[in-house]
Amino acid sequence: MFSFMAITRALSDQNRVRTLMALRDLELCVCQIIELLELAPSTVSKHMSILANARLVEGRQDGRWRYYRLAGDGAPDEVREAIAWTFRSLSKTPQIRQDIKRLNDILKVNPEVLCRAQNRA
Amino acid sequence: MFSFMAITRALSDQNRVRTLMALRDLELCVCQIIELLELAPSTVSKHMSILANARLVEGRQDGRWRYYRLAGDGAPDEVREAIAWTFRSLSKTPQIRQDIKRLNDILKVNPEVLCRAQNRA
DNA sequence: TCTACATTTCGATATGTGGCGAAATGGCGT
DNA sequence: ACGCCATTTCGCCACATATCGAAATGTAGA
Repeated sequence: MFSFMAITRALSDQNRVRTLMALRDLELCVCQIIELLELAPSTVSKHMSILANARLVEGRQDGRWRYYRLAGDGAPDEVREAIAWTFRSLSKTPQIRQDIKRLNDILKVNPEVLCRAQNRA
Repeated sequence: MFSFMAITRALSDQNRVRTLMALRDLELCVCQIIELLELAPSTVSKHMSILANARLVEGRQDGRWRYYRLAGDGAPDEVREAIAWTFRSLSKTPQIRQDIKRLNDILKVNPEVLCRAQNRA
């Protein structure tokens, strides 16, 4: 029950759900998620830790950057089903379509430049 | 997206999830849910309105009593999938097993007697 | 080892939420 | 019409949580 509640609580925030959806096809660096959500780095970091805690995403360190990706096949059934349900429910919504579109633009920018820009702001 | 978030927020409370699980096989009167959760009537009423708002349950008035049941086949896909996921994830957990057991005892008591007893407390 | 810098942790704040009791609502029997 | 009573609504309080900025952490390169 604990793990189930961790999942539902993780999914009960719109920004976390948007992040999950953005990770459908590829892994993302934290600074790219910051750019997508337009939130402070500390806020995004917290969101990611909540998603990771629920096992909905997995983190990977690559040098100074940390990448997050969707939970894989090794994840518990309840996690994989939650992700599948979320995608089936939201793939066609305006918000998510817009995010995917915006994400394409973000992906064109070199992550290094992206982070640099965030530090200045 | 709005309706999806309504569902995840509804599912992010343990007492609401327990209630949903209790409604698997039958409809329940509010006073029976009060008895199961051991919460104040006003609190349970709020919980039920949140579940109903997310369309996870449907209410039915029968005289002075109000019965709630799981959303039926007429419910949106995302709702039915949420319910299915919840049941697959939690049916075998200790908390839910215990609730079902306790519910059997509650069902033995006439609802009228149950409500009367709650008014005295 | 020192510096740069992406990310996380910490501390503070504002809003959201679960809980209760009291009062309001609404249906039924008299 | 009146009273009874199951449920809901309201007002309140305690606690959780989303958010930010500042400080800490840790990794890579010089």
